[in-house]
Formats: sequence, structure tokens, C-alpha cells
Amino acid sequence: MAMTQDPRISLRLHFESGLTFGRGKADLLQAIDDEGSISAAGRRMGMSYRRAWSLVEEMNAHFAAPLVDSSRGGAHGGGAQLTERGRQVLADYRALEVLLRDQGAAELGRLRAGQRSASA
Amino acid sequence: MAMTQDPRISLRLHFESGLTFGRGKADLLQAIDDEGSISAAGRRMGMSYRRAWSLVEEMNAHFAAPLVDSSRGGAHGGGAQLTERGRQVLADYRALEVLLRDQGAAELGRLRAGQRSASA
DNA sequence: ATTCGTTGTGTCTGGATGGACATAACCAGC
DNA sequence: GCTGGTTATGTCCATCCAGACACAACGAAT
Repeated sequence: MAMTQDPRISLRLHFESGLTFGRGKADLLQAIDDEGSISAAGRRMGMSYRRAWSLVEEMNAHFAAPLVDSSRGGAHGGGAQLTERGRQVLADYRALEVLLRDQGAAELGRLRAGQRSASA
Repeated sequence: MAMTQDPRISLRLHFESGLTFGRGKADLLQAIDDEGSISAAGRRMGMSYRRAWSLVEEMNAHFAAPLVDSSRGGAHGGGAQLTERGRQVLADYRALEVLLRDQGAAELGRLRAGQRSASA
């Protein structure tokens, strides 16, 4: 239900600082929220832990407050959770996605229709 | 008036084909429309003709109909104009930009506010 | 035929990017 | 104090990409 199923056109935000935030990071945050772990999220998304962690690091560095809170050691080796800020950022991005697909359906439809037909 | 003046966050569309269309290509199309030439547009945007042309080539290749029509030789060496399709694509992108900034002001505002303060 | 500004292409190279691998640090539970 | 799974970090390398440079093709005007 929350899955964006057929994103022929996806949204990416370009912050002035240089940070880019698009479907990849959004889905990663979502996966971390679901799994409670960066590594599990990475596995689920088919990316290496190294990559997943570096994306998290990048996001945490570019926002005033971290989006992901992590701890290591312990019963299950550690884990990670979204902070309130993290959930807010994710929610805001999702809202913009919905806004675009809903209110911008006409424009997106024209843009899609104008594409060269797939070279199946 | 048509200038997007203070884009702290900009929009980029990711087509499934792999084409990305953001402020750069949009501004390039606009500049070509204004200047009537790819090279003049490139100069105006501070990019090499090679780069400007390759972006145009990329766009033309990914849409069913070209966005830019060009001709070489002649009195002024040649020139380029936006096709009707080109104007439509540009207009659609601009409309989505406006939609996002207008209807998405709350979300964008929160995202901006959450950024780490500039290291001026 | 020469000129002139533009379109259209080829090639090279340095820097950024991402993937793969390796390894240390951590700590509840046993 | 050993284990196990996770976080955190470093390094190397193939590869992609942007920028720079060079140059051919074109055609109206003169």
C-alpha cells in the first residue's frame, strides 16, 4: 500500500548543499524503519552494507539533526532506528511524491507519452 | 519573471529509460528558445558547446520527437529552435516546478529548515 | 571561392563514483 | 571471556563522466 509500484518517473530533490534525496534514500529510510537495522535494510534493497551506511552517513551529515540513530553491540549486535526528524523527512518526501503524481498527473502523463517507445 | 530565482531545492525527474531531466536541461531549452542557437545558449549558461550539444542530443534521442530543431550553415552559421514538443516538455516541467513550490511549500519548508546551517 | 559562425563528431584525460573486500570496535547474552 | 551480528571505517580498483581540445561539414552572404 505504501509501495510506489510503477514509478516510470521518479522525483529527486537537489539541495543547495549538494545533497540529493530521491527514491533510493527514501526507500532506504523506510527499510531501516521497518527492519531496525542498516545492514538488514541494505540486504533487503540489494545493496552492500558499506553503501547503505555511507548513504545514511551522508544524510545525517547534511541535516542539522541525524535522521538515523544507531547503536552497536548488544544482544543482536546493535541496530538503527529512524529519529523523529528522519520520519518527518521521509513523510515530507512521500507527500511531495504523492502531490506530484496526483496534482501533476496531466504533465507527467504528457511527458511519459512523449517518450520514445521501448526498444523491447 | 519566468526566472526561478532562489531554488534552494530543485526538482529532477528520473525517467525509466534513464534520462534525467532537471533544472539544467530545462534552463538549456529555455536558453535555446531565447537565443536561437545551441552555442549561444551554452555560452550563456557557461558550458561548452560540446556539453550543450550532447545534452540536446540526449534529449532528442529519448523522446519520440525531437525537442530541438537545428540547421547548419547559412547567413549566421545556422541555429536551433525549440519544437512544439520541446516547448511542451519545458512548459510541463516548469508547471511541475511551480506545483511543487506552491502546493508543497510546507514540506519543502520543513526540509529546508532541517538542513545543517551553512558553514559560511 | 572565401569568409564566418554554427552544427556535428572524435579523442583524451583527470576526477568523481561505486563495488568489492578486509577489518576493527562494540556489547548483551551465555 | 567467548560468540555473534551489527556498526564503523579503510583501501583498492574498474568504470563512468565532464571538460578540454581539435577539427570536419555546412551554406548564405559577399
